[in-house]
Parts: sequence; C-alpha cells; structure tokens
Amino acid sequence: MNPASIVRVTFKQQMLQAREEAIVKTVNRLLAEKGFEAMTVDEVAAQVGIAKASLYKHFASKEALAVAAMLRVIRLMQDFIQALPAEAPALENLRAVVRWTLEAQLAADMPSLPNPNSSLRATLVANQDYMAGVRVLRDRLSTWIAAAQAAGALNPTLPAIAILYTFYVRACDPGLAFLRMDGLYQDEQIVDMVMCTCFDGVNAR
Amino acid sequence: MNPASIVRVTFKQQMLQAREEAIVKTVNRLLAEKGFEAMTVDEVAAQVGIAKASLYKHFASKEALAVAAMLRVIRLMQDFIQALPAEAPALENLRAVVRWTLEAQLAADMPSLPNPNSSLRATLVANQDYMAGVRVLRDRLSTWIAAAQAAGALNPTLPAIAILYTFYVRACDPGLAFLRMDGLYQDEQIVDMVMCTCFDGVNAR
DNA sequence: GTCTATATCCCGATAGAC
DNA sequence: GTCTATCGGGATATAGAC
Repeated sequence: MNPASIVRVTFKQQMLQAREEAIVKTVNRLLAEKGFEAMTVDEVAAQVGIAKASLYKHFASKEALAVAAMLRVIRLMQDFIQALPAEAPALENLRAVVRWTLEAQLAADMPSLPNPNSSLRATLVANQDYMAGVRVLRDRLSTWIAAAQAAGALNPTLPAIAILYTFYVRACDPGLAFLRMDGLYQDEQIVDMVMCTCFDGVNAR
Repeated sequence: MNPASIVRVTFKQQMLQAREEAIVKTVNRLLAEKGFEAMTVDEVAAQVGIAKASLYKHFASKEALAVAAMLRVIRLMQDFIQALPAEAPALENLRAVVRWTLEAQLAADMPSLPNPNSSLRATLVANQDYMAGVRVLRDRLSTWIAAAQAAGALNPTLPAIAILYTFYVRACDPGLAFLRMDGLYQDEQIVDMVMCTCFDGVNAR
C-alpha cells in the first residue's frame, strides 16, 4: 500500500466521519425539539440531505441514531467537566455544569431525556458505552455534591442522589421552553431564573 | 313520555357516563405511564374491555381521548383548590397544590404534559374548555403567588410566571420516577424531597 | 352501541441498480 | 455508499352486521 492510497483512505474516513457527525448533530437537534417518538428517520435524512437508505449504512436503526446522539452529549459534557478547575469549590463547578445543560437545552442541543418507560430507555441501558459514560458523569457529580454538602454549601439533609436527579432533570426542563414562548425574557435571563429556582428554590431567603 | 321511559333514559345515560369515565381514567393512567405518542388506542380499548370501534363512538379521535383526560385532571385540581381554606396563608395553599400534583403523579394519575412541540399541544390550545380551565387555574395560582411574594414567603425577585412554571413542570417531573426506581425511599419520602428541592432549592440554608 | 373485519396511511427497514 | 422504489408491520380510523 503506497502513501497515496493511505492518504486517500484517510480522506475517505474523514468524509465518513464528517457525515456521521452531521447526522448525529441533526438527530440531536430533532431529539431536543420533538423527542424520540416524534422524530422520524425520513426527517433526519431530509435535514441531513441524504437518502434514508444511506442513513442505514451508517447506523443500524433509529435507536442507534439516538444512542449516538446521547453519547455525543455525554462526551461534550465530560469535556466541559474536564476543563473545569479542579481546585474550584465543588458548588461552583456544579453550578457551571447545570448552567451548561440549560444553555445547551436553549440551543436545541440537548436531547430530551427518555421517559422512564420509553422504548428508548431499554436500548440505552443495554448499551455499555452509554452506561459507562453515565457512570463517569454520575460519579464525578456525586463527588462534588458530597463535597459541597460537607462544606455546608448544599443541603446536607437531602440524599445526594436526590440532588443529582434534580440536576439531571433540569437538563430537559420544559420550563425553559415555556418561558421562552412567552417572549418576555432573554435567554440569559431564563437561564438565570431556572438556576435560581434550582439552587435557591422559590421560597424567599 | 311516561316516567318509566324517563328513568330508562336516565339509566342509559348513567351507564354511558360511567363507561366514558372508565375510558378517561384508563387514558389518564396510560398517559401518565407512557405519554401520548407511546399510548395506542388498541391498548386503551383492551384495558377498558371494549372493542376499539366502540371507543370511537364515544371519542372522535385519539387526541380527543387525551383532551378528555386533561380536562378531567384540570377539574380534579379545581375541586381540590376549591376545598382549600381561603383564609390560609397563600404559601400553604400553594404547597398543598404542588404536593397534590406530586402525589397524583406517583399514583399514575397525572398525564405527562405535552412537550412544547408535541402534536397534542396544538389540539389542546385549540380546545376552548381546556384553555378556559387552564386560565382559571393559572389565575388562582398566580394570585396566591403574588400574595406569598408580598408576604415575604416567596422570592419577590422571581417573576410570578417563572414560579408558576416551576410548579407546573413539577407535575410531570421525571425525578420522582427515578427516585422510585432506585427503591431506596418510600413514596412519602420522595414527595417530601421534591417538595424540598422545589421550595427550598438544593442549597444549604 | 358493540362487535369483527378491514381500509388506509405512516414509518422503520431493505432490495437492488449504479 | 448513494440512490429510487418497495416491503412489512403497526397504528388510527371506519364499514357494516347485529
């Protein structure tokens, strides 16, 4: 195999990867906008600009598309967490992560989480890469939550898992979309308000 | 028309109403468990114990089924609010309403809210009864929210509409299902934890 | 009004040429 | 790998007998 052919193969692979990335991004947006059940494969193909049959050369099923989109978000989130200062207070890092998920949601870049009884959920929990990614995220956040509780920054009477789920659910909180629909507030204000209700609650202080 | 025939008609109407109530309750539970898209009309008919064609004699479409279920929940909620003491502090009544929605959700009696871009949403906003019911609820709760803010019980820096949406979204918060799946807590504890994160937030106080 | 049986459509997935 | 064309299953909705 001569150098030229190697370059050619690499180029092809780059094209392949770029196309798959375009597919996954489109899936991501559609999952954010409509959810898994309402998203159709024809729609994905049309928005990517390829034939549906071509999609199935890249991904074996509609579920596989969704898994790829979820994996992408998990990796993006891991990258974001990786870039956070390890020496910063745990609460600050947690706030940064939650804010990141809210902004991603407003950017239509956060797939709506599968309902506990969704058909997609079974596929996800059966996927080792997905579960491994979730585990890494969960462990990292749980460590920060415990640290923030010990430091007196987060409510120590709440189980850490309850706080984790509170953050997790925020990532697809439909309240942001409702606030945006009203048209009274800028995206930044919406994020601030939800950050406030999440961490401070609605009670006066 | 003699008395006997009147009784007979009334009896028939009662049977009709009872059957429709059974249908709507079943729809309610299925909407709570799986959501609108995943619910099938065949499923509804099977669980009610009648033929699918008979369903369509009562309700014109799958959307009509969902609308009836949503209307039922709105009326139940209105009844609950009606029975609350008018002289109680606004915050107490608001807490009672939110708790009611959480308990209804755990009882699989709270339809999962339509996503902002759901096909169901268009049907709902086009329905005058539904919109009127929502308006009544919204006005009542908004009044209490404003009163609680004025009394220094709820955060006055948050827009009342943001607080309202915070409560609204809690009615289908998937966090309850996740906590229940973990099996570590009783339903009552789960409700208490979500009440805490909702009103007090996750921060320490 | 209730049933069985069926029409009709949509969607996920595939066949096969290029 | 990409395309057009199509299959097969499942879901909503209806026809027509009783």
